[in-house]
Amino acid sequence: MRLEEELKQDKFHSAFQKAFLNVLVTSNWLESDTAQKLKPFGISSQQYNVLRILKGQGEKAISVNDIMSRMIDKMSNASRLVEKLRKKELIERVICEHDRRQVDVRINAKGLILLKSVDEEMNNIGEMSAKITGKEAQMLSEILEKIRG
Amino acid sequence: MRLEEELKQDKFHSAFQKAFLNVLVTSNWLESDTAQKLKPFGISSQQYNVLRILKGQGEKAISVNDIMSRMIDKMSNASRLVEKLRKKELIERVICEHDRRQVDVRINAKGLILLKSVDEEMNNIGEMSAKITGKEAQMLSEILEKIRG
DNA sequence: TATCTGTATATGTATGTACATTTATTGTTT
DNA sequence: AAACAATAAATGTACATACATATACAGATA
Repeated sequence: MRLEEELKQDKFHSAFQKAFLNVLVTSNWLESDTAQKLKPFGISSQQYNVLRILKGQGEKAISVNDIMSRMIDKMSNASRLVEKLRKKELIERVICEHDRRQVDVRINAKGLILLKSVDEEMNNIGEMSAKITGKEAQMLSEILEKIRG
Repeated sequence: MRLEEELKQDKFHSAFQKAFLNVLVTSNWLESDTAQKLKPFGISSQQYNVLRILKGQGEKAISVNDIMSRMIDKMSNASRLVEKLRKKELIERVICEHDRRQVDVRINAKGLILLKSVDEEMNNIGEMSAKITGKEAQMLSEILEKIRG
């Protein structure tokens, strides 16, 4: 959808301003689509992000700090997210032996099962590949990475 | 900055997934940069967005609903944002004569002055144009608009 | 060993957000 | 005109987030 319609504004100061706003609008758009799909499963998109990070580590438990550094939104409070996932019994926490400040976290069987059923519904990638080409996806990443410097 | 470093993940399932994550990460990045710059002025980025929309309308007062339809994040609560800006005396509210359900909102002199000094600091566009070309900005918008369908 | 500095995580608090519901008013139908 | 649905905005609520601070422990230094 064109940004002009999305924001009911018929012109922008420059291609740069339009691109800037387009990034924010698209991100919100993707985020709320994801949140919508996650709703029936009772987890937020940040919690989903944490579960996927943990799945990526397989059997290996990782610290709250490690989770944070891998999260999309660095500012969200990893320790509170972990606590919520623990209450839902999707992950396990182990006090680390060689450093008792540290808490190691690992996804459990219930978490993996949930993640599997979520991923069946999710399919963001499939939807995206129906709309843009692989080359465009690559170009998109390149430009965005330039912006972050 | 490359997404691989940003998320400490050495590969992604596809160019589509990488692009997807890049959109979210870049949006967060831009958002927190903006929030940082707004902090000294005591307004949030949503409040800034509302002020700019109102400035775009000039003398004309517009309804809370109109504001909402022009906002980047449609889900944020326009009526509460308006109330906060009113408390800071940056805008004025007028009960609409021909429809007494409706509340018309207009930016005032103090709001315009604040916006002017914010915009001097902000310069997102300038920073962006130092990093990507106009053609790239245009391409970025095009691809993002394709994604939103 | 006592103290100091740094690090990992947790918590308090204020604010923001999502979403459902409520209130006030309008326009429409009978 | 009475009853109804539709709309504009406000509000209640549960939850999320940003940021500062606290707690607990580790490692280094005197």
